[in-house]
Amino acid sequence: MARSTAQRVAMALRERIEGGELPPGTQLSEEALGRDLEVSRNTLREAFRLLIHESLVEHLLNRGVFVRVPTAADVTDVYRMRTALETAGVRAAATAPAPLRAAVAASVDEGERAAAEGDWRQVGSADLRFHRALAALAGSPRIDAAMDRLMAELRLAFHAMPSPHRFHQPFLQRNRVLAGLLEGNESARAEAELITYLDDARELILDAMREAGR
Amino acid sequence: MARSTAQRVAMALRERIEGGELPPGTQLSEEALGRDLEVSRNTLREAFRLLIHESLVEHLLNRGVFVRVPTAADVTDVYRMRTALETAGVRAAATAPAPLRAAVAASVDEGERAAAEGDWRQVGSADLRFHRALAALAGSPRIDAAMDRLMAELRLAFHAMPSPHRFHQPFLQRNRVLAGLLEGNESARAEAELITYLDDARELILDAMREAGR
DNA sequence: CTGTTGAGGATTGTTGAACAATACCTTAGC
DNA sequence: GCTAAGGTATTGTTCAACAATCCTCAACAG
Repeated sequence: MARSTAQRVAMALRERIEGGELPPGTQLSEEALGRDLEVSRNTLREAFRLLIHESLVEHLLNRGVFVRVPTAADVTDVYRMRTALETAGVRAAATAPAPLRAAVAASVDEGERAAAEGDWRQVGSADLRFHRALAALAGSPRIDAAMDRLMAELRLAFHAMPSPHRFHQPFLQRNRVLAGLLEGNESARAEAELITYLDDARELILDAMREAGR
Repeated sequence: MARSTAQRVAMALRERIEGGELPPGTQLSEEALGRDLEVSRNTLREAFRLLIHESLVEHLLNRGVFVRVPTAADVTDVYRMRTALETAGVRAAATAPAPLRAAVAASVDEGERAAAEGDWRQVGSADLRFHRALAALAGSPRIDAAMDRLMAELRLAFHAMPSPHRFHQPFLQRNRVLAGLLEGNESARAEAELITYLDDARELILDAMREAGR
């Protein structure tokens, strides 16, 4: 038992949330889940704290915890912070260790390979990995952790979209372009491209959310 | 009772930690603190989760929670992330709402006023407020929250310094310069100055930590 | 019909005690 | 001095109970 019970419970809930089994807005009842997962209410509450930290769920006093429902304002703000962290990575690209630079290129390859095979789920996760790799160029554990949380929030927002795969496809090519600029040490151009890239992506998501009636 | 018991307990502990009553490295015993604050162990543990989220304390499995002891690597990393967030604010300065821009100027004034009165504690907190105001120019709640956590961590690091006030003084003037550049909409120069500013500050802290033998 | 008020029931918040699991300290042996 | 075994203190988890709060829904007034 390397992990605590609370951590295992949190992991189980995380899978159910990201798998869509517990869609945004669902209340996580202490009694029902406790019975289901065979843990006490106290332990379950400890697990909730872990998920709150990842902003997968939110806690309303005396009302309980709910799977978060990202609003348009949330998406806008996530992209603001993403832009700050990813540009920080891009700026550090020239002096970043080779393995970190290689990770960027690798995620682009993976995305293209997955697209060729028609595995759109993989395309999406490769895209997230690409952006995480960009921010990771900064070489900062705290930036990495913050990116992880932002990506988790974004995955929640994707639940509100009709076809997430159609969303990722047009960005495959732009990922390739960005990676090329970084390999050529054209940091300034890469940064400018990244900013318009993220602006475009944000608008696409917001459009989709409006269409889905949120 | 607008806040939950756990939140009130967390607040009490936060004060004790930032006030130096519970210095870095101190173990927070569940039994002793529970008796002291007159809450049950379960509630105390919930309070711990809140402080863990603020990275004021850390939790080691089966060993308990301890007031965090920032290492040199922590300080370096905090400054990496600060740089990312504060430069994001500076870049958005030109288009930021007037109240946010006013907050920057106000914090510089406060720092100078406090210095004139010899209130070095106030100088320090005005300095932190200045940097928080810089990041806040980005207009992002998530960036604001992240900055709050970074500043809290930094306050912990200051505990290891002999005289924090001597540290803040030389930066009063540079704050004024930075604020001036922002008011003149010279974002690029402000950004460059901010980066060297943060590099210098980081080195001063690291030097102090080495001297204090950590 | 709209809006307000007030039980009643359900859920969360908190407590205290108990036991299990783990880490730390002490002692015994070599 | 070092390693191994055992005892003790602390944390991890469970359980049952009660208090506090919110939500529902019906009754009622305007």
